[in-house]
Amino acid sequence: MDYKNTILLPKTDFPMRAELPKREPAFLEQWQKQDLYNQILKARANGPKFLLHDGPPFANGDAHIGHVLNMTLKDIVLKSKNMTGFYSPFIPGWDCHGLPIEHKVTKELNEKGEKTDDALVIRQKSEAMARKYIGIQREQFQRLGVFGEWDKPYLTLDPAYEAEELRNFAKLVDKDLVYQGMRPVSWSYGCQTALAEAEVEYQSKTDPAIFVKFPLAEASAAKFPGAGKLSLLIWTTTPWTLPANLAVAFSKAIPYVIVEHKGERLIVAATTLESIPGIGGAKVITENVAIEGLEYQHPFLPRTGKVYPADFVTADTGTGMVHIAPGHGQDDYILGRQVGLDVLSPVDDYGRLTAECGMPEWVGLNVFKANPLVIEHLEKTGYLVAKEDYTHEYPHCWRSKTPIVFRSVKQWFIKMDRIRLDVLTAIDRDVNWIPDWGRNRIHGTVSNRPDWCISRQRTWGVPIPVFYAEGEQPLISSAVINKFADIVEKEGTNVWFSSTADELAARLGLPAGLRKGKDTIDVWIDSGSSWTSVLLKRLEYFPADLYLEGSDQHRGWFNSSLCLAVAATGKAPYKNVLTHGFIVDETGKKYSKSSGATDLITLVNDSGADVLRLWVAGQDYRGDVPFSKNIFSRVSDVYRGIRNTLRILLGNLHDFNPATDSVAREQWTELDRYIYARLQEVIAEARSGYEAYEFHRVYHAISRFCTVDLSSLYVDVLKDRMYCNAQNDSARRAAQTVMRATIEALVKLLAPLTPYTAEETWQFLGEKESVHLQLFPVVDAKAEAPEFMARWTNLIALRGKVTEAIEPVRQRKEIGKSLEAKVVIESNDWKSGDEALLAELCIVSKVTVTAGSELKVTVSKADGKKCIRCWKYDEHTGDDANHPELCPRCAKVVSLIK
RNA sequence: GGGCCUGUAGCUCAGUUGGUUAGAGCAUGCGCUUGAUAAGCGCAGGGUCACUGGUUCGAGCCCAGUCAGGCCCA
Repeated sequence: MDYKNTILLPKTDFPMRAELPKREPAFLEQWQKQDLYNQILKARANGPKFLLHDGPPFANGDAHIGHVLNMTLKDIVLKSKNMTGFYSPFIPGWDCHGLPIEHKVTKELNEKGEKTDDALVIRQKSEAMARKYIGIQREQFQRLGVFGEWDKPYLTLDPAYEAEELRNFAKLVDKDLVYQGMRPVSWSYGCQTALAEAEVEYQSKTDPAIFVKFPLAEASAAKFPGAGKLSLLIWTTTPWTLPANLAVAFSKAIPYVIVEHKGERLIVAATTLESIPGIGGAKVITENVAIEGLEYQHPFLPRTGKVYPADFVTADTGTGMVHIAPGHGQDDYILGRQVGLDVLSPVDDYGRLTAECGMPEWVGLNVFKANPLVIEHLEKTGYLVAKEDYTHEYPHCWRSKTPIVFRSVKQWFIKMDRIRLDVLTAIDRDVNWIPDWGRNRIHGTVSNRPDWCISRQRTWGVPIPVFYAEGEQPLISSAVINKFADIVEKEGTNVWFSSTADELAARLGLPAGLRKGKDTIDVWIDSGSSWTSVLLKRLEYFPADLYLEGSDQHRGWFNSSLCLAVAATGKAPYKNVLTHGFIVDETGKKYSKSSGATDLITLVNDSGADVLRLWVAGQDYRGDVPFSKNIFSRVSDVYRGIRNTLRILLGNLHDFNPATDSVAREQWTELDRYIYARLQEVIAEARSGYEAYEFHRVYHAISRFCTVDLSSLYVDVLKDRMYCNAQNDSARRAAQTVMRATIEALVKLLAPLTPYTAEETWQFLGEKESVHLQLFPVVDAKAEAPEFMARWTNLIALRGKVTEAIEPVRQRKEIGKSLEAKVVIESNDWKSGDEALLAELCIVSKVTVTAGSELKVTVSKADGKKCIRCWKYDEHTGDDANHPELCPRCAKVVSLIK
């Protein structure tokens, strides 16, 4: 007789192979069709609000692995908040203005040989390019499974956005926080613009380091009687700044000496003497020379300068004396201002020396081309003492890749000193930093931040609405800016470029004959103003509950948003700031293309969004986030494990109708109760992990539960009950009751991590409504008592002892599967009443407990005959004459079927 | 060079106020199963907790330094 058909094997169409890249797009389409995002908002309309404000990515390329990390984290936050009952709208945004796009556009125009001096053309093409990449990135982010108002994102190029930004700027002007000043800035001569700190990147560069004599003026030299001309020896790696030299700085912490050199005398730092080429062994004539206030003659220009003390001079490089050009360096500028020096900056927009440099033969030369000529001149005139190559990390323009020159130009600034205290106060008072060291970090950057240079000599941006009267006298007022903002709201900022100065002036109530400014606003003000139009105006919710970006944004968006909001409103724009680290390779090195991954869409097409998201979820993102093929492959394994567990649960539930087949808890077996209790622990851990934004805790709790508790314990042990018991047997129905509760909870808890797979599983459970409309499961307070859980901890440990003891018997080929074994447990901790449970748990045919002070487990071949239906060994197999090959249980079940 | 941070098995993570032979999952190896089968189960191996020194009866946990790495800055 064939009993195979009497066995209730798992049955499901839920595919074992995920084929996510193929399957996910269908769910995406379904979600979009049913407008799931808005359905969710409607369902949560009465819930408490939780607002995550999106930091706008730059719209200039494909989304990459870094975006995957950031966007997935944001979406996990949003989805988990939603499922906790919060009303959490998400308005994605894009940063649209700025150099990278403009640079690309001008390059393209140049390559086509078209004109590049027409501001309107550049702006039109820049907007087109920004919109193109917004379209691309939007599709990619959506494909990741991120829910949000993708059809109405905020764009920094929207007229309404620009208008709000300008209105906020007007507030700063009104508070007298904005001024025009001449200061050294990082200047890109490749792009002819000042650069923000964030637009500067460091590359290795070799410069000539030269040691130059600055002869002391007569009166000063007279203080040190002796034979031979007396000079200060300075060191610089930027010879081209020597024409702008106005002073020399030294350190009070360093001893200076006079040494003899080729019949002359030089003043140098005692500490660096040895490292100066050709001077190292020079004879020291005088120790501890006081040099403050000495006067020297410029080596090739008809002027003198003085020696001043300064903190920034160090004892470990150069000569302990720094040549000071206030127009060409931050430290130099500050010192110059302290002691009343001019700002001399004889370099033009293209990085060429101007007539002001005082050396006619160098005028018009790029400063780096001028370097050798300066050196040659010094050599010829005998002022050059030594020269060597010096390789250092030097700032470069991130777009044109040309080295930065520090150059003084007229720029617009925000007075940081006026708002610094308020900002620092807000950091502590208004914001919770996660991790908490974020506070230290932003505190440091705000404390050290010099006045914020906000003007850019570019066309793709929001214009600074300022006019200049005769003599370049600037006219700036909040009233004019606000009027202009009203115009911008309707016409966009193009109006600034398409109108003549007189036309604009007339509309703004200003007299004719003015020059309109050509500068645009630093893009950090664009994005840093997002709270105005997005939070205040559109959502009417301020401050945001959360900003979530990479840790570099402590100096970027967190910083600019904070400063602008505090300056205008006195408050921080966010209550919580969560930061994540950066993608690195498996060895912890900076991530690069060669590390294995490419762009977002390639990754999604290869593995599916859910595996990518699961990878993100598994990482403790507070530090660096490693990515490699190996790591990714481990995540795929975990995904498979979870998926297969969901699948077997579905398979075991094929004949279960929760409404009619559920069994009350009183009728559950101990094992069912244990698994249900474990499920409560997992729910608690997952919810707490979501709450704390520690998603890797959720990931580990779920994956561990799936493999350890469900797959290898519950489902495995339950096979006999599920397959061989009668269909309506109450123990079987009890197991299904718990399985159903388990899979429902699991799918909900997984939904924020793997939204596609969760939805797929949810539909297989016969649910009509999306899983993303559900709430997280709540921990069942009627959990098992601690004594019960302790008993089960021991039971599972004992199970381990048994499986361990089975192994050698199996190795000896005495048995194959565990059902062929019988086990004798010698222990005083267990009773004969536990025997049936232990046999079931260990999946063996029989367990006998005998007394014994020390635990001993003996395994041997089971007695009796194998039941061909359930494969268990039983001495009563064949007792039923109608079913000679069946054990009593199976005989009974089978006879019921007939 | 400075600021902030990170460093526990091949990988991802746990390691409670410092306290017995440092845990888990995945991966690996070896078996079992063939009624979750491009699956499932079992067992096993694998860590001088980056390094050095210190405090302590006792340190993965505390302190100092070194090294490696990341972000930001000079």
